[in-house]
Amino acid sequence: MNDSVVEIGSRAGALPPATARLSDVAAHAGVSTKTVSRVVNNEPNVRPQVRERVMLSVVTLGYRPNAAARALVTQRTHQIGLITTASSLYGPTAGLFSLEQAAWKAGYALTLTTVREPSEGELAEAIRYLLARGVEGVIISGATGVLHLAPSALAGMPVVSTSPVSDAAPNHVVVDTDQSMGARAAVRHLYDLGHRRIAHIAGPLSWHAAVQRRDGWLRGMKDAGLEPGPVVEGDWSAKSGHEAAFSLDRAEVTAVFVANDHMAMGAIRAFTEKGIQVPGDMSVVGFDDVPEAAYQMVPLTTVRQDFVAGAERSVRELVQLIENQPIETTSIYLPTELIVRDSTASVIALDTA
Amino acid sequence: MNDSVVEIGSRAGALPPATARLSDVAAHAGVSTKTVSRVVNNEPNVRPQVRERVMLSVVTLGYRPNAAARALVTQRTHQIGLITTASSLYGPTAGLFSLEQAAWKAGYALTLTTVREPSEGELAEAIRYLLARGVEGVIISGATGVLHLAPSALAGMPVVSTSPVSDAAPNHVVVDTDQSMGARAAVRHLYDLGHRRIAHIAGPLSWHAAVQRRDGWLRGMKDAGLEPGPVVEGDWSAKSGHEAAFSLDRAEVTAVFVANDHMAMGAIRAFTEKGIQVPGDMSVVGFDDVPEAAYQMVPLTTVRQDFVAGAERSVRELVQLIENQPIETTSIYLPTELIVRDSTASVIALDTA
DNA sequence: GTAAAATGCCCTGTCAGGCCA
DNA sequence: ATGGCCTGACAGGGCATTTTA
Repeated sequence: MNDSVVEIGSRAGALPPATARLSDVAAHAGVSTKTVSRVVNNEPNVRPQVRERVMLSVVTLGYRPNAAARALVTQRTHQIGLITTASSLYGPTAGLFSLEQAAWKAGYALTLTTVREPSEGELAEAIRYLLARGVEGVIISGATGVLHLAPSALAGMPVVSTSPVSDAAPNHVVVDTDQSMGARAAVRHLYDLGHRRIAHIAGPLSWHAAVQRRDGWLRGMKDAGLEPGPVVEGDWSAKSGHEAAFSLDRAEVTAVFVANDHMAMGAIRAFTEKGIQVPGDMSVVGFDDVPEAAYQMVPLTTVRQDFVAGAERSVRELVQLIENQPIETTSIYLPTELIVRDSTASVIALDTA
Repeated sequence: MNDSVVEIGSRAGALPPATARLSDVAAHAGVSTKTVSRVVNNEPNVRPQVRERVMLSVVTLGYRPNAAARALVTQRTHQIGLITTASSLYGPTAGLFSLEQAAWKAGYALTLTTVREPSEGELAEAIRYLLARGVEGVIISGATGVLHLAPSALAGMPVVSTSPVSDAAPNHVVVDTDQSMGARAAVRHLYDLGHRRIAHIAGPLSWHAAVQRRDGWLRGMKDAGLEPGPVVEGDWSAKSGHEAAFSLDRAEVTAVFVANDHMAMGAIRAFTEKGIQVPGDMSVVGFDDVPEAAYQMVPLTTVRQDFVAGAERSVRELVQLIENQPIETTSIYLPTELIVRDSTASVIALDTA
């Protein structure tokens, strides 16, 4: 056993990974740590050959800067925190990966936090947790009614959220889908098909998005001069849509605007069970355009929202806030698109049936 | 404009929140920094009154320990990294939030990373990125065929994944659903209904899960003494299930085992378009049991997997690895459950039809 | 007085920036 | 123009010291 013996076996030498430090690289390259630092951080004033030599040492030793040490001295962590509700609903998750990728591109890492309910207490706890982790900004996504955030809890940290906050803080931008626009387009579409009695199956009204969609429906009805039909509240699940649809009477209603696709699926199933054909006897419009919406037994007419765009925009705004760049507006609403498929039909079809 | 002018407007005074440090608390409470440290970390040997006084100062000054400094000195970050494929497939996302909650409970934060494809290169990059962030372990989830991880890239870091790795590292545990068991149960169920010619719509075979399910189906067929029907490969999407089903001939096949629910939905839609009734003319079994599976027009018979349990187990194993506690096994396979609904029926029904 | 508990000093960990050679 | 040295960013560990029983 001497220095030149190569250890055999997978775990041999599995001591602490023995990460190389700046000083190790310096020693290896025969320069000062400062010079290595300059090379690593791409600063000027290093001769090309020296730079080359240092680079080589960096690779050889597998050096990577210690994030903690760097954060300590630069006072920057390049971490952003994401607070979201812990449910595998399509909406909240759809934008998640886009969020991460946008953050990565902008040079930030994403730390995830979940809350069961976006109550003031839970949010405050999540924020404290993220603050302790040193995040430089927070995105609050999915979920959430109007947020109640004690400004003190935020300690001035930038926030981007899909819902507005009660105490408007200066470092806050709202990025959301224009829910109201989507809902109104749905109503308009049904109106154009001749529907006059249009019900609504809402999401849980503790959610800002659910309220927005309901209000958009309400406003669409009013704009069309129609008396709003009944509203039934669900919880976003197919199951709740199924239950909600059972309480809707065919005699009173010819169409339903449903606040998301999964509830719409449940509703269509329920109508079928009751002997009501979709779209022959009843038109249904969903919201989200989940990937499988087009491939249902009755392909779903729905309102598409662009989660990817929303995620990218959120990160962009947050980074601007963090880096103190000027922002244009504090509320951004992204457009929706109505996707017409087979779950809606003209009332004519109904009267003939 | 001089120093004393207070800036007016939304961004005024958005200077660093001026977080209190340990020494500030110490000064405020009239003790040494070490004592404050003890109080903050709940260590013994501090008189109750002193502890109380320090706590008060902590609250008054809004002190929270600087994560970077703490990480630097303790050589612990309490961060774990998650590498997952960037797609909003149900599987990968379903366990995500459970993962975060389990990590939180164990005292770890979760940093998210996505790869487009689980290639060796992309994985290596993701790992370097996480390593640079100081994570203490990695969970590789969703996605992924057999992983090719250069052990050197890992630098001995603990890994838990849903897929096995090619170069088995000692610090590695596989936690996965017992895909094969699920597939065999599906075949068995179809067999018991009298089906003999059973096709398979597979997931993308670059995915380990897809291969496992196909192999399970294959083995189930063999065990039952049946000749395997055709296999068509999809990409997990409803769209691909729809396309795949079109290539299946009713004359050759009376049932299909589909590798996930969304493809199964697309397949059912396709059969319907071709005038093949489900389950009258064709039985379909899915996999996952997505929440809306029960509320399809044809409620889906499917194989349920417990993503929550998988997530919790993954975190548990990883933490054990990180904290150098003994682990029992290096491969853990969680059971599945066959959920029988309406998309499968006896072939008798078919023959009478 | 002694042992034990409580408290504090000093130094370390890693990297970047300022100053100086 | 380059490169070296020293310090600062913050919290925790080891041990020495003071207090208490």
